Amino acid sequence: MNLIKELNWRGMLQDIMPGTEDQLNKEMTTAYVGFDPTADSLHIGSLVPILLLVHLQKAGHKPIALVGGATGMVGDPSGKSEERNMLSEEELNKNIIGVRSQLEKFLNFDASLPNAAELTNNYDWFKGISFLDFIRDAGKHITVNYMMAKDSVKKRLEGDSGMSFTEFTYQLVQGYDFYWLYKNKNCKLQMGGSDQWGNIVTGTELIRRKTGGEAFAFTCPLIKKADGGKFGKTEKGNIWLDANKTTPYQFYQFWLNASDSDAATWIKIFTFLQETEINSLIANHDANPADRILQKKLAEELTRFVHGDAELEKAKETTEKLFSNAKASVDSLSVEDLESIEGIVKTNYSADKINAGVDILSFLAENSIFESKGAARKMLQNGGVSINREKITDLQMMVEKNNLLHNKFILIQVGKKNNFLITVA
RNA sequence: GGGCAGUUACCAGAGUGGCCAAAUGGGGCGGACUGUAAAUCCGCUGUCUUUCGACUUCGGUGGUUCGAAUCCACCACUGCCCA
Repeated sequence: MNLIKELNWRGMLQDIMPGTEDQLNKEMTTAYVGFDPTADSLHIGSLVPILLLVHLQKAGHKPIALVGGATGMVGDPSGKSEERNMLSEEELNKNIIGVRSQLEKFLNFDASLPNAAELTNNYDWFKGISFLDFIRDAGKHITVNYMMAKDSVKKRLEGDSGMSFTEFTYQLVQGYDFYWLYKNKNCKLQMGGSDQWGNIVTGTELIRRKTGGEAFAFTCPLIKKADGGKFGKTEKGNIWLDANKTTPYQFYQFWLNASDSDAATWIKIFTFLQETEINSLIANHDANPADRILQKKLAEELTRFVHGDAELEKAKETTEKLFSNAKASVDSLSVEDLESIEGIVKTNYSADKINAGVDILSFLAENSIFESKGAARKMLQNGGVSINREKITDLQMMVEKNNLLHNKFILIQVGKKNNFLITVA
């Protein structure tokens, strides 16, 4: 199956420029995706563009991952209703390093391959270009009328927050990237999220006008939740690919919590499973949705892809301990079980205080489970806190020695899904 | 440089002298129901606090007043229009 057909059945194609498929069938094609260094780690929103590159490489083409050191300084207005904050240079550099190291895990950079992946940073070429050079070499070829017709620009002009010249220029800067890669690396294809379509087309246009050459593009749909909510956000913020920011257990849980309809869409997009296997998984899932076959498979495949087998196993173990017997008494958890739980928030607490007895509110606040006693009280009153799997409603409760599991642990749940393990020593 | 409009909590957006910690909607969190789902219903959503209460908020600073998100002055920022 060729790349385009593959991406198409997976639901990963949104717009495609005519001739792209022919180009890919004709020869090994170099293609790129740009990543914004807005943080020092990528989050799962970047996973789809990464997967585009992986699929591309699997199909025998050459992927380039571009880290936007220069474009990050400008700020992409696409999808933003307001001017973005600018990042300082140190921040940007730190972020670029973080993002690079993550991309390296997903693509094959083995230089002996004809289609070895490459990493570039557009700051490398932009730093040598003066403003005057740029407006003569790039700006001359694109009319303002053309740039204003772009959706990302139009929306901002119609809105009431305006748009700075800097942001307006963004599409031209990104367009120049494509031109530069086309000229210097024979890169003929750009991919990205569908919000990038306008920027990408500016690039192909610039290439056509400056060189007379032809360049191609396609985009993938932006991932949304079926209920319209933002993808990849939880109460704790983004789901990051960095295990230090989002533990593999939390990562696994995120996918496990997908709704049925999302799971069916996402499993095609985020895993490399074949069509027949996916169809049978969906059929099995529909037969008995409560088993959440799709969610489990999705979570498993992705956690392995991002964090590896060992971390996946630990994430599954922790999930097993915390959820599979959620209604059983805590006694079913052995010392070993508790000691080996990974990925949830753990804190230590002084044994002396427990021996003396602590009131529940202070206890919860002192362990940073809540920011203050007031917050803890509200949650308690709402029935949202369990200690050792027993719902606590008594605000006066004292936490004492007999609350310890195996003489050293206290398991706290806030809501159904937030677990905290406190070790008392 | 000139004219006009605006700046309220996470977002949108009411409030034009006391009953305002500030309507309403969205979002978020928690609960019930479930399948760690969806939909629905209920509660919470400025901070701290032994539910009393205290403190800090309506762009900023100063003023009028017993009392200001609300009135006045100046400043800052944003948008639109004119030059």
